[in-house]
Amino acid sequence: MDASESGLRERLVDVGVDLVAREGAQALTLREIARRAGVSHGAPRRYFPTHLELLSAIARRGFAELAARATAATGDGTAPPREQLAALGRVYLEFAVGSRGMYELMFRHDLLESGHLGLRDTSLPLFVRLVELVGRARPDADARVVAGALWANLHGIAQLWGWGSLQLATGADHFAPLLRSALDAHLGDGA
Amino acid sequence: MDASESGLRERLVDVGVDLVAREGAQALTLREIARRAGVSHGAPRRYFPTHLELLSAIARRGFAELAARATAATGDGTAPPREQLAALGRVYLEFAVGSRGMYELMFRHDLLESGHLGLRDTSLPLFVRLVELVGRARPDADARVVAGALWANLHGIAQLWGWGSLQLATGADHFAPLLRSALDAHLGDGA
DNA sequence: CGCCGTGGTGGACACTGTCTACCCAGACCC
DNA sequence: GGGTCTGGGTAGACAGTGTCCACCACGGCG
Repeated sequence: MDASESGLRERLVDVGVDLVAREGAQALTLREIARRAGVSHGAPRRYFPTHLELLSAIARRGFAELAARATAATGDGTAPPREQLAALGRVYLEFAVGSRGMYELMFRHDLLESGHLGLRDTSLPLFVRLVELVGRARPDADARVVAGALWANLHGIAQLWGWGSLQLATGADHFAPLLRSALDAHLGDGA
Repeated sequence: MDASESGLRERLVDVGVDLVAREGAQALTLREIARRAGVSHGAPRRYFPTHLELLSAIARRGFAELAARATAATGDGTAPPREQLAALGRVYLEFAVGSRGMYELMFRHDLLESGHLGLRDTSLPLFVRLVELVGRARPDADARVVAGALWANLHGIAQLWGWGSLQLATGADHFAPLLRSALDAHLGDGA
């Protein structure tokens, strides 16, 4: 393994990313991560003074991955804004559904040190791009408010879909109709 | 106290409701609830075999309260659907903001026994009413999908607003513009 | 009187996060 | 080279958690 040669700090985060994908957020025990990294339970403390900081480092990987997929999905940025927004929404929901554990961790603010750790640095730029696209798609409206409402809509769909409430309530078996409905609603249907 | 005369079961739920309102969801320790109810830490087990079931009973109080406020807000049901929906949205968000701890508990599915405990019995009827109102407000669309998207939007706003993300992202200091934007989006603006 | 079941006690157990005393290899300096 | 110092990891303690279980007090009944 190449990763085993690198520092323990990275290895702990690697283990955490793997563990959260495999068994969910509640499996991210400090001691379990240390165990799987092959060190004693006190070792992580040297790099992460508290459990929250380790979890935050793991979550940041998730934000980075999501941001990467988002930039990949919007291509060179020349597509019509409505298409880029649809791609963004799809990416967001697919991430939430596909990486359920990581997504849960990323938005479990009681598990994260939301303060100085730069989660904001990763998610705010994403929102800024959202505002910019919304502004081009709906020049009439307050882009920040519409973008905020749209983001909240995506987040809500992701969350409620994640634990099956929307399937149960609407009888749907895929989130695509909901996504389309939300996009149509906030951006105007059609073009 | 009148409640101290009733059974322990009710008293535990009372204490839990009080505690979650006062100190948030992470304070709902089984042992702490027992302590504040004046019984030993093993006592709750007679009525709630597991911690999750006690938390679920507490959360059900929240769902009941929310449902009560919702029916109160829609009045006799003769107002135009758009107004009733606006009232519902306001009630939902005010509940989420005003009873932050309870709201968090209600949607922390890892803390709840989402199965056979009838949370669905309290929240599904609410969704049914939502579908009915949306169907009258937008006869053209698939009411269940639109209602699902709208619910997700409310939920998302509540969640993101709850931990300050939307204030930070949009610069708003009240959720009313976001709510209006969401309602306009899903129901069509104007009437 | 004796029995028994309902409802609560309190002590284990395994596990958690945090804190702290220790320790050991390697660098560095005189 | 010998001594010292330090970064990085060990391991044991501590308080707190949820769960399980052995016990028991007490009221109603035969």
